[in-house]
Order: sequence, then C-alpha cells, then structure tokens
Amino acid sequence: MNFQNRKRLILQTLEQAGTADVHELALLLQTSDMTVRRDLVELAAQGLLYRTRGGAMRLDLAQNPVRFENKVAQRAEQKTYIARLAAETIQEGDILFMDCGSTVFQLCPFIRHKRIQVITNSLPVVAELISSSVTINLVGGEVDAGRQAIHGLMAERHIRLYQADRAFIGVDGVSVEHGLSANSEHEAGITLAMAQQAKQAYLLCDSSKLEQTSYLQFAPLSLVQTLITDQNAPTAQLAHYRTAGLTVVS
Amino acid sequence: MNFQNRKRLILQTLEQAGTADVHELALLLQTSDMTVRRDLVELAAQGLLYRTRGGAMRLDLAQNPVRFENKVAQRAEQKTYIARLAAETIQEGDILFMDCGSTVFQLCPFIRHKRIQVITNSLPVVAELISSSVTINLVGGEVDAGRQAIHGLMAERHIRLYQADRAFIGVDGVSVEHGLSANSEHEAGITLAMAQQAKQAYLLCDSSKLEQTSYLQFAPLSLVQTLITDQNAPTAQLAHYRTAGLTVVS
DNA sequence: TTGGATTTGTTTATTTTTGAACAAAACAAC
DNA sequence: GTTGTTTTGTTCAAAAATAAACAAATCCAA
Repeated sequence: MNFQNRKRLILQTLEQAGTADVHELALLLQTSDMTVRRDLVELAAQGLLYRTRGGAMRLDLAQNPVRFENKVAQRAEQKTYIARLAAETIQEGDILFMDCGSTVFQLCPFIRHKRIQVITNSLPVVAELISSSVTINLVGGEVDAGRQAIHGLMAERHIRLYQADRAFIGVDGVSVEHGLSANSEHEAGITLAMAQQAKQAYLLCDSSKLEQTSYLQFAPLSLVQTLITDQNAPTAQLAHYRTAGLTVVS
Repeated sequence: MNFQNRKRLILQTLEQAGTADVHELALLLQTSDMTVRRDLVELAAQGLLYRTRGGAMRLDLAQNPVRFENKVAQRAEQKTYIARLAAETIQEGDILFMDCGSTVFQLCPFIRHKRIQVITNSLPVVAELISSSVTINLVGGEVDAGRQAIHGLMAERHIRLYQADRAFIGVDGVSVEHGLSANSEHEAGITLAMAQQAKQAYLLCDSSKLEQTSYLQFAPLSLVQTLITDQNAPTAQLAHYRTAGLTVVS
C-alpha cells in the first residue's frame, strides 16, 4: 500500500463519513498510526482535508458545523453533578434514550467518547454528539423551535419502535404523591414513551424540582426506577422517595 | 514475452484492478522487477498510467476526487439561481419535502417567511428554518455525521407516512438514458421515498450534473416531473429532457 | 555463424519510505 | 492552578523501492 492508494482511500472514507480518526484509518489501511499521521499532514497541506486532533475532517464540516442553542445557565453546577452520577451507570455498548431536558443535555460531555447508541429528540444533544464516537438516532416528528426538540404523535410512535437499556429523562416537577408533571402535553408524551421503552428509567432532577407540581401530572412515580438528584436535596425528602420504591442517588 | 505484450497485459491489469505493484506484475509477466519498472517508466511517459512508488495506478484514480467544499462554495451562483426558480412554484400552505442536497439547502432563504410545512432529513435545513414561519417536520432515524442528515430504514418509513404537495430533491448525476444516480444507497432511498410521496417532484440540479452518472443508478428519469437547472445548460440537452416527458425550467 | 545492437537480469549503491522510541505539546479532569 | 492522559513531532534505524552499472541473453542481418 503506497501513498497514492492511501490518499485515495482516506479521502474516500472522509467523503463518506465526514470524519475519521488516525487509528481507525491505520486499521483500514493496514499501516501504522505514524504513517497515517504523515499522510494527513500532507493532505491537509494540499488543502484536501482538515486536520483535527486525533484524526481528520472534511473541509466543509469544519467550516459550518450545525449548532443549536441550549440554555443551561441556571443551576449548571447541580446539573453537571447529576449528569456525572448518571454517566457512571452507563456501560459500553448500551442503547440509551435521552430526552430534551437541560439536565439530560449535561450528559453529553461524559458520554462522547463512549461506544454507545443514543436515541434522542433533542437537537442540542445531536449537535453536541454528532462528531463523537456515539451513534445517534434522532426521533422524527414536528420540530418545536422553543424547546429545540422533536415532539408530537410521530415522535412517540418512533420511540415506541425501539427498546433501550436505559432512559434518561427530565421533568418540570416531581412529587411522591402526584408523580411526574410537565409543562406541556408534548413533552409528557415523549417522556412517558421513553421511560416505558427502557429497561431502566432514570429521572434526572435537581433538588429545586422535588415536591413540585406543574401544569400536567402525567405519570405516577413508578414510571421511573431511579431518581438522580443533587446534594442539596433534604435527606428526609429522599427517604420518602426510597419508601415509594425508587432507587435514589445523590 | 516482448514489450508490446507486456504493455497490453499491464494496461489490462490496471484497467481491471485500478492499481498494481511492480512485484505482482513481474510475477504475472514472468519477468524481473527491473523490466517491469522500465516498462512502467515508458508507459507513464506515454501518459497511459500513473507511476507510483512500488507500482502504478490508473490515471483516473490518481486524480483528486471532487471535494464537498466545491459542492457548497462553487457553483453557488447557479444554485441560488435554481433555488429562486424553485421557490416561485411554492404556494402558501404547501407541504414540502426537502432532501439534504446542497442545492436544495439554498431554498431556505426564499421560503423562511412563507406559511408552509417542510418535511426534511437535513440538519442544516432545520437549523436554518427553525426560527422562521415555516413549520418543520424532521425525519427520524440514524444521524449521518458526514452528510449532516438523517438516513436509514426508519427515515424512509417516516417519509412514507406523509403525503406532500412538492418534493425538492438533489442527485449526484442525472441522464436521460440512465435516470437518477447517487453516491450512496442511503441518499438514494431518501430521495426515492420523497419523490414518490409527493404530487410533484422537482429535481434541482445544476448544469454540471446533467448527463453525468455516479455510483448508483437508482431510479428512472420518470421519478420526477420537473427539472430545474441553471442557464449554462445546453439548449439541445434540455430538449432531450423535454422529449423524455419532463417539464424543464431554467 | 559472427558481429553488433538491443533487451533483459543481477548486483550494488542510493534514495525513499516506514515503524519504533521518546520527548514535547495539547487536552481533559480535577 | 495541577495532574494525568492522549496525541503529536522528531529522531533514528530498518526495510523497501529505485537507479545505475555491468554482464548475460536474445535478436537480426549479412
């Protein structure tokens, strides 16, 4: 295998996949990482690709990556804490549901290097994971500009065609007595579907939402198996949730 | 075995395999590496093959493949021209399919103020239209990072659940004789589904793609009803498409 | 067949390419 | 900030490919 052949295969791979990493190319080309690196340097010098750390990228993708906004300013610290805990439960090879909550979004940095599959209705999650080792399945349906997410009948039907190991979901309020509540029917439908189609459903919920109810109470607490929250949650309150049958992590 | 015979066999081998290395050819020709090398130098001088270290390569493979960068940046003028024409056919209240081609993407600025519904598998289109008066329905399925689009079985099923007024689609090549062709099966499946589920299918295609064929020929010309192209297209060529039954706009 | 020219194969030296080792730099996590 | 990990660049030795030199074989014509 000489340089010309490798060049051809590298560009072809890149054209198809958009990105490629050094080691993956070395395997494909039956050569060493060092050689691939030298090739990439040469091809980048020729302006045929964009060199990234650990690999290369097609030029057009490096120039205008698709981005969606996500507002995570509030309670960012708690959300990160919760996301870290949630990430620890994930195994390599898992299939996950991730909904469009801002806490769930915080999972992204913790999973981008994992070899897992993520089914999501959140556009920011897609934007965040699109150039990572995660395989993404985007739920289809109506785009809700406000929430930067996909909702509606089709979305729920889409979700119900899949079966996942874990579902990570967020809500607008949760209470032992009244269960889970949301600000919109649409969101409730998605949350419900994801939780039901997963072996394990994890509710990611910062302490400010505990014992709060919101517009629509759409499911009993038993929809989820685990509650992950932050350390500001009163111990007594958490005990209630444990009594109700939930595994509580904080 | 004289030079003429070796020349014939070398070119034949190259035609079939694309590349060949010196030692492999020496074995085939029952001769020494040195002789093969001398032959290759001679043939390269005649412009019949591309000499590489360790062997030789067919000329067309040695050329740089078309870059996506060109696809977006170059021919921008033609694409805008085509998109403007396409936009004129759209009525208020329409339901449209838009695929992930770069020409189709150019439609966005012309439709963002319209009260229409767009069903698309293209993430850039979603990003562009998300804060506009257009209602967006995003096709669900596997996210293809390279093409910034959704592909796969689920995506096709999703599309087939809808019926639209118009489909705006792009291809990698079109010819009167061989119909539409694409660079990947995934893209072909999406294009096919969209065209079939729409009352009117418009092929948006700059003149450089007319009478070109690419990797996979996936549908006859009759899949679409209208061809929209730019003014560089030869009149005689367009006449062929009209004869084949298409409405041609340019 | 014999001499000369051409082509081919072998040996050797030179150049290019490659992979391994290791230090420097970049990045992520804390 | 710091630490630890990953990626990169550099240097160097080994391997591969090439070119050059020369000898052997082949061809052709008189």
